[in-house]
Amino acid sequence: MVVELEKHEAAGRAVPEPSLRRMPLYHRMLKQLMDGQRTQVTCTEIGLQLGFDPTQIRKDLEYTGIAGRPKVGYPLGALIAAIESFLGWNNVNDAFLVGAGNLGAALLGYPHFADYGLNIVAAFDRDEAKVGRAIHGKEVFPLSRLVGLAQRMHILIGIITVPEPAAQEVADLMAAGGMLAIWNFAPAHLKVPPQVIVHNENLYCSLASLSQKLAKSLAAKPGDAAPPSP
Amino acid sequence: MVVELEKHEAAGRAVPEPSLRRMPLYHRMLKQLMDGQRTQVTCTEIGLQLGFDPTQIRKDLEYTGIAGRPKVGYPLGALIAAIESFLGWNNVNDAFLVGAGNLGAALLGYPHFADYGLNIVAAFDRDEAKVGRAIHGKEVFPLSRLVGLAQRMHILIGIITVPEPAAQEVADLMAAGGMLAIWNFAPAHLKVPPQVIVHNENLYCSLASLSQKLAKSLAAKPGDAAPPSP
DNA sequence: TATTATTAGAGAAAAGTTTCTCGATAAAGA
DNA sequence: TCTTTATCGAGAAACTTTTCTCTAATAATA
Repeated sequence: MVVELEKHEAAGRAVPEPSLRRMPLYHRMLKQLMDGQRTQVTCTEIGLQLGFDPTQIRKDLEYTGIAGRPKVGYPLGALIAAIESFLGWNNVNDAFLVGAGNLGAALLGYPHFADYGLNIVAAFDRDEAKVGRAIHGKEVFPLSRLVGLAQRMHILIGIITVPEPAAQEVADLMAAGGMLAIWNFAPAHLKVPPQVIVHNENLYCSLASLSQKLAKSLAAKPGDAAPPSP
Repeated sequence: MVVELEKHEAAGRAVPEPSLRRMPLYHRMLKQLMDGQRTQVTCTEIGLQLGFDPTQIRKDLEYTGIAGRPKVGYPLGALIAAIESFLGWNNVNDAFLVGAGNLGAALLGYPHFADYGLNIVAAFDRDEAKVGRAIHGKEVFPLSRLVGLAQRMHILIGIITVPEPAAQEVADLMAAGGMLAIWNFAPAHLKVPPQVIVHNENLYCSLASLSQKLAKSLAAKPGDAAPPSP
C-alpha cells in the first residue's frame, strides 16, 4: 500500500536547495512589509521587489503549506509564521562554535541569530590565551572540553571557524559529541558520519564565481578600467 | 556568417554556476597533491576524494580549456594553472572593503586572498572612531572618500560588510566610484546599475538550508537528542 | 606484439529547476 | 448583477545540470 503524502509533509520529498535558500529573502521582505502595517501580499509584489518570477515564488511558498487567495494573495502574518515553521526557526537550537579567531568573533557577534533558530551558547579554542575570556558575552572553553559538554548539553549544531588544517579534527570531535549538523567555514572537505549534515561556507567558492564573471566581463569589453599589459 | 567559438573561449556561453563553485575545491585538492610531488591526476581520483561523479569533473575541467590523456589523466601543474587562469586568479584585482566591524576585520585578515585574485587595499567606515586606524595592516578611511579614491585608483571590486540598513547606500557609492563587482555580505537585496555584478553572501540563506534539514531530520527520527516538550 | 585495464571525451538520457499557459476564483467597478 | 481584472494553483514546456553509455586512446602486462 502506498501512502500519499501532502507536498509539505515533514517526512515528504526533499525541498529543492534553491527554494530553501530563497526563503530567508522572502522572510526578510515580508517582515519589512509587516512593519508597514500591511496584512496581505501577492507573489507579483514579492517578485517585483526581489527580481524573481512570481510563479517561482508561488511554488516556493507552496512548500511551507500555506494557501493564498486569488486576487488577494497571502495573509502576511500567517505567511511569515509558515516560513519560520517550515525552516525550523520556531524551535531554537543551541550551538557550539569552535575557533575564536576573527571570523569566529564575527559570528559570535552576529545579530539576531536566535530569531533564526540558532543560539550560540559557547565558543571553543585550542589557544590557551583565548580560553577563559568572553567574546560578545560567550565564554571560550578549551577544545578538550568540547565532546563532554556537547554530550551533556545535547548540543546538535557545531560551527567550525578554525583554520583549514584543524577543521577535520574539530569535525571529528563534533561528531563524537553527538552533533548532527555542522556549519563549516573552513575551506576543507570534511569527512563525517552519515547522520551528520554538513554545510560548507567556503568563501573561495563564492569568490571564484565573482572573479570569473568579472574577468569575463572585462575581457568582453576592455574599457577604461582594465588596462591590458602594454 | 556564424563564427563557431571554442567551448572555453572567453566570450563564449555562460559557465554553469555550480561548475564555477566547484573549481576552488578542485584547485585546493590539486594544490595538496602538488605538494606530494605528484605530476598527474585523473578525474576518478578527484571524484573519489571529493565525493563527486568523475564525469561531472571532466565536464567542469573542460571549461578551463585543458585536455587530458586517457589512462593517464591531466598534467597537475598545467591543470592548476588552467583553473587559475579560467577564474581570473592570475590578474589580481584591487578591492575596497566597507564596514570595519567584526566581519570586515575577519575578511581583512583572511589569508591568501591575493592568491585568489583579490587584494583588499583599504577599508572604509562611517564611524569616526575607526577611521585612521589600521586593521590587519589595512588603513581605514572615512566613507566620504570612497568614491574619489575608487575612481582615482580604478578599483573594480567592492566588499560590503556594513549592517543591512546601510548596504544600499554603500552600493550606490560603489557604483558611483566605477566599481564593477560587489561582494555583498549584508542581508539586503541591492539595486545596482546593470553593468555591476553583485554576489550576495547572505548567511541567513545558508542557515535556512541547514536548519530546515536539521529540523526535518529530527522530525523523521525523534531520537535521544531532541526531547519533545513533555 | 597482442591483450587487458583504465580513462578522456562526446553525446544521450535522466533528473532537477524555472518559466509558461490556462482555468478557477475572488474582488472591484460598470 | 454582470463584466473586468488580478492572482492563485496545477500541469506542461523549456531550460539547466547531472549522470549514464559508448568509443577511442593510452599504458601496462602477458
